Amino acid sequence: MTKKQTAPTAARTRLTPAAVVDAAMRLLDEKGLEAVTTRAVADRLGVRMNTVLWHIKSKNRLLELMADAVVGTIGYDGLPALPRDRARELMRRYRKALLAHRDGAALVTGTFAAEPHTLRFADTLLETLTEGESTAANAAWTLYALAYFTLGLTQEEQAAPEADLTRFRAAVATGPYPALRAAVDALAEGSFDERFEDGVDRILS
Amino acid sequence: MTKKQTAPTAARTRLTPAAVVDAAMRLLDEKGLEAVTTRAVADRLGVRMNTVLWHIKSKNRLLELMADAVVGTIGYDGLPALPRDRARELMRRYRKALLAHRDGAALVTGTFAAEPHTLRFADTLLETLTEGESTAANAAWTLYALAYFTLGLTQEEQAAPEADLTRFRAAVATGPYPALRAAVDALAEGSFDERFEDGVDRILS
DNA sequence: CGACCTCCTTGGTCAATGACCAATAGCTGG
DNA sequence: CCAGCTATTGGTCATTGACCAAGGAGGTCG
Repeated sequence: MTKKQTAPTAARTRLTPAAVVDAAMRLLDEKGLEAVTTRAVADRLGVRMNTVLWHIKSKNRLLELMADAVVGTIGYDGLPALPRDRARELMRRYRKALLAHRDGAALVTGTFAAEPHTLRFADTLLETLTEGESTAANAAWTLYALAYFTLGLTQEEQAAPEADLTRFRAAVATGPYPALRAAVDALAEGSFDERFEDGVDRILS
Repeated sequence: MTKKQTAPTAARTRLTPAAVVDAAMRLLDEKGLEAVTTRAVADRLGVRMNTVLWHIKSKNRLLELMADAVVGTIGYDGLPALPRDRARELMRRYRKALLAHRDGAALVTGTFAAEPHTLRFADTLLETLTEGESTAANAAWTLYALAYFTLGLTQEEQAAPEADLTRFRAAVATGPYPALRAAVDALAEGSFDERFEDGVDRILS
């Protein structure tokens, strides 16, 4: 152990997969998921693209590691004892972790990360849900429903609103969509926290 | 009207956006969303890529039109009178439309289609939900929750299961994930219809 | 009938991206 | 000090979406 490998600044030393993921995360926060390209990550590390691609075998693999890193920021201290409250709190922390990074929800949605942090979160949540549900299958279903809902909602929250929203308003104004027209403001209303709590409550039976 | 424009076979006549979308949909069903590229669509139409890109201004636009075409297959006849039953039936038809095309859920998820068919479905569902909910905002929230859940679930259902699933099993077997290990079969169990009904029921309060 | 004008189509070109292969530098251990 | 693995680099490739200028087809109007 002659070299420190978690050097946060300039890494003139050997590169590690962790350092690559770290640089990719910073790039994500600054320029969004679209800008996370192997070449851009390499530039940021002062290294050639092939080096990046050597540590992580593929672009997809990098995205998986990044997604797991997002989920890895979730803490498990001070969780409520009551299963339902604990599940709700776990989902709040999950959502918070997604929101902590630009395009975080899109990143996690687009990857199938069978990685430690993700598995740990799923295990913890599933254990909690199993206490409150009748069967293991039911608990698993609830887990999925919570994940789908939260990822979808947060993804919308993090999506650039200007362009799409104005286009949506214009389109609604064009045709015969009475219900949409009446509710277009409620739809655009940005109270995502409320919507999140409401949805989670419903899914938790 | 000297030319028929919905020629299903060889179209030596002028091309239309509808014909382009049609060819793209067939390509989607045969080779999946990844294979839907402007050049591939052009080849299928016996035409150069620029022609395709001229009718639809961009690739994204094509995906939007395709997504709207998927939703356009939904029928609105014989819907139940009771709001809750009607909402459930609408979501069933939505899901059915997604399943009718390969990668249908992924296609619809990845696009923001402010197009006629999509708007009509949203309007119909929102109108139904407004009858059963207290406020317009609540109805809108329920709409989103239903959409997120259904899209997420169906996307998973349509994803290729072999590779990811075995990797998932292997990863779970590696670490300390007792709850996951106990429920891995329930998680992998393919009873998507049941899970769908269960989830929709919960979201509808 | 012919000039024109618009719609459609094509050829050619471009930058970006992910992936791969062969070759080299660098450290490490025998 | 040399063998061997690890890390890094250079070079190349196919694919993809996008753009620009130019040509043809078809109808319209003088």
